Amino acid sequence: MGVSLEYLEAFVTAVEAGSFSAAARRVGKAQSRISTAIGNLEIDLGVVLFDRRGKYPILTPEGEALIRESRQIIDRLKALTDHANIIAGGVEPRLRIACDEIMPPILVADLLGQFNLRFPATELELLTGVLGDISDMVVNGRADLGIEVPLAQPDERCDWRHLGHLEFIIVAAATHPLARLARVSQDDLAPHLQLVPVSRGGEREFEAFIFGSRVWHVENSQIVRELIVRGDGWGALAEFQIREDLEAGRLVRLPVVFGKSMFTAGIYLVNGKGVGLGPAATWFANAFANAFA
Amino acid sequence: MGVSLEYLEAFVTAVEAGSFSAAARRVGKAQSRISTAIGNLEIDLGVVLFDRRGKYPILTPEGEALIRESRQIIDRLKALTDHANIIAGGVEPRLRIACDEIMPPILVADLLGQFNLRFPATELELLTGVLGDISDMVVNGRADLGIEVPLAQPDERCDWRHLGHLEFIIVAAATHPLARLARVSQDDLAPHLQLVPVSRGGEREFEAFIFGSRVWHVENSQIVRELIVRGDGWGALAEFQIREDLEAGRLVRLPVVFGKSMFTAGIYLVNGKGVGLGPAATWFANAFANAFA
DNA sequence: TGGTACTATCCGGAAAACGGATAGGTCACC
DNA sequence: GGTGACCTATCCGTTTTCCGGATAGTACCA
Repeated sequence: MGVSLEYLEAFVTAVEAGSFSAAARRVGKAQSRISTAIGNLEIDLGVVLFDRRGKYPILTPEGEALIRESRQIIDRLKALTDHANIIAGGVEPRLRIACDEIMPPILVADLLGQFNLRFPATELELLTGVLGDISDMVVNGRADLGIEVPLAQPDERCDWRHLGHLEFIIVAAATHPLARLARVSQDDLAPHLQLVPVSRGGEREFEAFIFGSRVWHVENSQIVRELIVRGDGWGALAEFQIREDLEAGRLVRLPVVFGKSMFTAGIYLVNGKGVGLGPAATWFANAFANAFA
Repeated sequence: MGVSLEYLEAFVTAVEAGSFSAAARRVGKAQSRISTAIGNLEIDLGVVLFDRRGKYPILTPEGEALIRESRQIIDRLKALTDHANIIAGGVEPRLRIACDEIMPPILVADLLGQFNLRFPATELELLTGVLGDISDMVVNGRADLGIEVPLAQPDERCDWRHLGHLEFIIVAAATHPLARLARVSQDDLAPHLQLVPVSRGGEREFEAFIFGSRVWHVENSQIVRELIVRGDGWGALAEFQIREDLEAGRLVRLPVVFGKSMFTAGIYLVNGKGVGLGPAATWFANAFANAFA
């Protein structure tokens, strides 16, 4: 392993500066160092890199073929040290975010794109789930950060912070019998199939929301929506998720006559109890909150 | 610039070998060197890479985030030295091939793909032209190698080698008046527009082939084909180029009654006079010849 | 509680890195 | 054709780093 970074740096700098002397001045070293460095590199590679017959050295075709790879190695090293400095400055080297599936994918992707530019040294892992899955992953240590949309309060095993809220609407297909009623009571809902999302960990926190005599628990909220659109039952879905269905008349909002409070759900940031958030996690949480402000 | 390739290699090898001692054995160095190398790397990067509390060191999350970039730098260096060795062994660092546009693009792309695998250290430049353009580029020094399809003999200013031959067919559109004749003489062809390809350098070598009273010179052979398909005139086109047109009945072969020899054209490798061909150029020439064998 | 394998550190000799000086060459300009 | 500016290669003495070996301390297994 004769080839060293000093040699490669001398090579690249000499090409950019136009002469060995200029390269030496640029990096603040003696000219003899550049000359010997390039000479040694030529010996190690077994290739003559410069034509030195003239006043200024010019790359041989062989040197031309190797300069790009050399430059890339130098650039990569620069990136490595940059990332190391960022990490040394306290930015998380890895951030695992568990995000509720209910969150709009476009929003999440947009935030992640900004994150990528803002934190180039951080590896990101995005996990998804619904309801209690999020806080479960945080508690289990599989995620550092959770974006949770619980139906009541966020998980008490975690620290949490309110980020915003989502509107849930009780809907059925336009062809569903419930769609013909002018006012819908709990008794009206009861005889019909209710579709509710369920977390992988079980549906424990859903009891208060179940009015139907028959209930299907479905883990994937996209399939819940699909079933409701088909007219198989009714359910509560996030407003953004069914905006197009409402506009197209496929789904209709049911005019329920009981309390409204249950139709909004808070969005919470959850993280391990007593575990501080690093710069990347804090940025992500703030960006998420801003997106809902 | 504290970070050196020795350090990075020690880092990568230690991760792969599972311990500093195993890494030292693998690279044939003293264990103390790996230990100090990684210690120095940690100082230079400002990041603790390994958790050394146990018997075997394990990567910290910070180390995990940096190992991939480190490995890539080592791999790039390996590639650089490999390429340098290949070039030092006499393989051309750059090969500029001028290829006649008449050659089937699929064949050329296939050969270039094989070339890429076979000569990873060689930069390739592919130039195209027709007729005399090819040997012009070789003579001017803009190309090292030419694949030429001259109508008579290859350019006398170059060394050349026969590689194969192409069939040219005299055709017209099925709707063209000539398509109705049972036998076509030179006098039959004369009154109709003849379409011939022309080189950028001028059409000097085409006189013997011009039978038409009206001639269009078109530099792009695809456009020549298009004009003939549209029924604007007749011309000689390479068999592979119009195979589909013949099968579909868009074009018909004219039953000409004069000599056949003029319907085949030789494919020649041309290179600078007295300039030897390197391994990559030789391989390419042979591969080209095999494709036509 | 030994045995084995590991890491960190110290040590002395070898090797290199380093800046400066110098000889010799190229090129533009007069 | 001479001159001066600028370039490269090489030598030199000093300083720094590299390098393998030895040693002490630690973790894991039987």
